[in-house]
Parts: sequence; C-alpha cells; structure tokens
Amino acid sequence: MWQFDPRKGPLYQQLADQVIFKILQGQLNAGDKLLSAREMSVEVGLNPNTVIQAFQELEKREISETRRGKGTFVREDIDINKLRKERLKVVTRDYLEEIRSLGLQAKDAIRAIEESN
Amino acid sequence: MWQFDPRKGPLYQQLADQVIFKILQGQLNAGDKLLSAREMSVEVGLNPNTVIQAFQELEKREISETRRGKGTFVREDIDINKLRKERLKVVTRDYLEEIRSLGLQAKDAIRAIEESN
Amino acid sequence: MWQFDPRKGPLYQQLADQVIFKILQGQLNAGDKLLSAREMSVEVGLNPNTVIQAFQELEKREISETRRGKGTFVREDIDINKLRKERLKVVTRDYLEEIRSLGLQAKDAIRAIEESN
Amino acid sequence: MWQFDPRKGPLYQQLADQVIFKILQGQLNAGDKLLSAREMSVEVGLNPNTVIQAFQELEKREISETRRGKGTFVREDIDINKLRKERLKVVTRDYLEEIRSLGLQAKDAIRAIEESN
DNA sequence: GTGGTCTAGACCACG
DNA sequence: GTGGTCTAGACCACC
Repeated sequence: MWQFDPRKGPLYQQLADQVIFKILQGQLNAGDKLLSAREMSVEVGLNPNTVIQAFQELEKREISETRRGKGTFVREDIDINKLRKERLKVVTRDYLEEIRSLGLQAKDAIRAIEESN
Repeated sequence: MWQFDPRKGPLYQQLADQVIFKILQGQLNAGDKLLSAREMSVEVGLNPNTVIQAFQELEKREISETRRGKGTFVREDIDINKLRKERLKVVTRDYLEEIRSLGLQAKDAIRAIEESN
Repeated sequence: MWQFDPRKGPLYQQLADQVIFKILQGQLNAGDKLLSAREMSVEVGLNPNTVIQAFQELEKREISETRRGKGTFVREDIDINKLRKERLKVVTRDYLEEIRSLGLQAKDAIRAIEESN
Repeated sequence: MWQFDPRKGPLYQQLADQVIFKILQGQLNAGDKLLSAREMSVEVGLNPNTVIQAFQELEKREISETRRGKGTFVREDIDINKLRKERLKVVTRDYLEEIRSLGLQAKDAIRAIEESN
C-alpha cells in the first residue's frame, strides 16, 4: 500500500507523491476527504509531523485544501488530466535538462527509453 | 560559466557535476590538470573547502585523482563514453519511474519529449 | 576510553576505527544507535564537524546508516565476523609485505610474534 | 629497480625504505657513499626536494650521515643485523596492536600468516 | 605551490 | 533534536 525508502529523498515528499498517485488513478477524487494527519500517521507508519508536512506540500501544489475544523480535502477544482499533464511537462523538462548536461540530445533520450523497456 | 543554486542540493555536488559536464563535452580530457582548489574557489566564487569537497566527490566517483602536492587531475583511465552511458541509463530509469507513478507509459514520455523540443 | 593522536592520521578516521573496534568487541551491536554527533563531540573532545566526518566514513564503509533527523545507527545487516576477517586479511598482507622488504620470511614473522608475547 | 606508488604513503618514505632494503640485502654497505640528491633524483625520477627529505629521514633513523661537502654516506657504525631486528620488532608490535584492536590474539595472527602463504 | 584536516560558528532540511 | 552544508581561517604534510 504505502512504501517509503528513506534514501530516496524526504519522506513527506514520498507521501505527497503517493497521495497524488492515488488521485491520478482515481482512487481519490475531487472533494474527497483525506484521513486526518493523526489517522494517516498510523496508517502509513510515519511521524505525524511528517504527515503534516506532506499535507502542506499538497496544499502548496494546489492539490488539497484545509477546511478549519473539518479536515483536509482534495480540492473541488482539481483537474486530474491537467495535473497529470503539468507534472509530465515538469519531469520531462528536468529530464531533458539532464540529458543535455550529458552533451546528448532528445533523440538519444528517446532511444534510451526504447532500450530500457 | 559556473552556475550554482543553493536550493538544488549541495554546492560541492553541483560543482562536481559541472566539472563532469566539461569532461563529457570534451573541454577537459583524460590527464588534464584541474585548477587548484584555491584558484577554482576564486573562479567559481565558493569557499576553498567547498571546492576541495567537490574534488573529493570527483575522486570518489573515480573521475579524478589527486597527486600530492601537485594537484588534481582527470584520471588517465577515464572512459568518457562509458561514463555518459551509465549516467544516461540512471537518469532514464528514474524518469520512467516518475512517468509510471503518473499512471503513464513509455510512449507518453516519448511523445512529451518530442513535443517539448 | 577514547584516544587520539594527531600524528597517527586524521582524527575522524581514528574515531571511526574506534567505533568499529567497539562493534568488533560486541560493545555495539547491529541496529544500535550511536551517540548523536553533538553528544559524541562532547564525549570524545572533538569538534562536531569532525565527528560528522567520522560518521560519514562509517557510512562509506557500510558500517552505519543514517536516518534523517533520527540519528546514526549500526547497520542491521552488518556481519561482524566478516568485517573482522577482512580486516585481518588486509593487515596481515601489509605486515608480510613489510617483513619481506626486510629480506625476511613468514617464519621469521611468526617467531617474532611468539617472542613479543 | 625503484618503485613508487603515490597512494602508499609519502614518496620520501618509500625511497628511504628502499634504500634501507638495499642495505639489508648487502647491495649497500657501511661507509658506502650514496648518490648525491641531484643524481638520485634523476635515477629514481622524483623531485630533488623529495630525495632530500628521504635523506633526512635516513639520517634521523641513524642509517646515514652527511659529511659537509662530501656527500651522504651509510654510517660506519651501522649494524645491519641489529637494524633488521629493530625494524622487525617495530612492525611486529604495530601489527599485534592492530590485531588486538580487532579483538583478536597473537595465535589468530599466526594462523592468518600461515594461511596467507 | 598543492590538497587535507581541524576548529569555530552559522544555517538548513528533516522528523 | 537529528545530520548535513557552508564559510572562515588556521595549520599540516607533501612535492
């Protein structure tokens, strides 16, 4: 269900990413209520502070919103396809930047992707 | 020439990466002497200690070797193509992992790369 | 308890070696938490930075692992006997090399060891 | 003839050790004149300063003596057997110290020596 | 001259 | 609270 590897960057980011993944897959939808930080900390096995940080990350990325006294919700205005496309654009840009820093070009990247399948 | 962004990880790593970039581009070749730590610290605007840390990082990655009292040199036995291929494999794997965590596939990645050109 | 001699190589290495010694002796076991860098810096009388360098050395040698914000721990998968055997092999090889550079042989070394007991 | 590996400690020590080795083997005898620092620097391929440091090391160890304007000589009062025995004692003591720091004993060392033959 | 180590003290990300 | 990074400046061994 939930998987964390301390060596692969901050835990709170990994948690935020996995929440987003659930949204992208349709397991979570616009308007859905997330578990409270306390409940989730039990569910995922992380420190409550770490969960709170993950929620802040989601809020910063305009994925979720906090309603005082009610909890944290997936934003109503969330457009999953748009979210996916934006994220795709960002990671692709970062990837191509890496590729160019190797003195390579987009076509080399495409070949590498085909080969690594 | 030299660019550093404190938010993008340790400066000494960024420096090491940029030195590697110069090697991959052919601006630095096997056996070449690097600037001395003190010279480079002036050139890049970082503390000499930070530069030395970058040198140690390069040595750990088997890119350079240090000759006591003489300076730091690009290793004679460096295989630039191998270096590039290994790095390409790693960043591509990481990229595809990201893609899949978005619920997408390799072909979506390739299309995104073509579009972002 | 802790002994340091600046003439015998870097302090951070001496510290790392002494931590390993404690492990080999069973004073520290797999999974145990080390003192925090700040605590240890007080205990051993070295600068916290030097202690951190020792921790990084231990991590490089696959002796310890660092858990962010939690501390430094002896690795769970550490194999103390293997560690000891490897080290024994290395120091013995170095010793025999010295012996041979004196124009002596293994049997002379053994006699010297018996006499120095 | 002369072999140096920058990774195995200071070059000047390696040079001094190799001169001593020649004495132990009888290639150099009490009273013999050594090459001048300049000549030797050519012969061994090291910086003259490094050779001078090696000569100072030999003098400190009471192996050689410098006669002003005449050169550096193997000391007349040198007792090769004594030299060898002293050195044997020192390296054996250091070795046993290492062995004990591994939580092992002399008998383990002897077994390791026998096995590594 | 070279790189390496050590200390001091500040700041940061993370849990 | 944890370890990690960065800067500053001193000192050292080595070539």
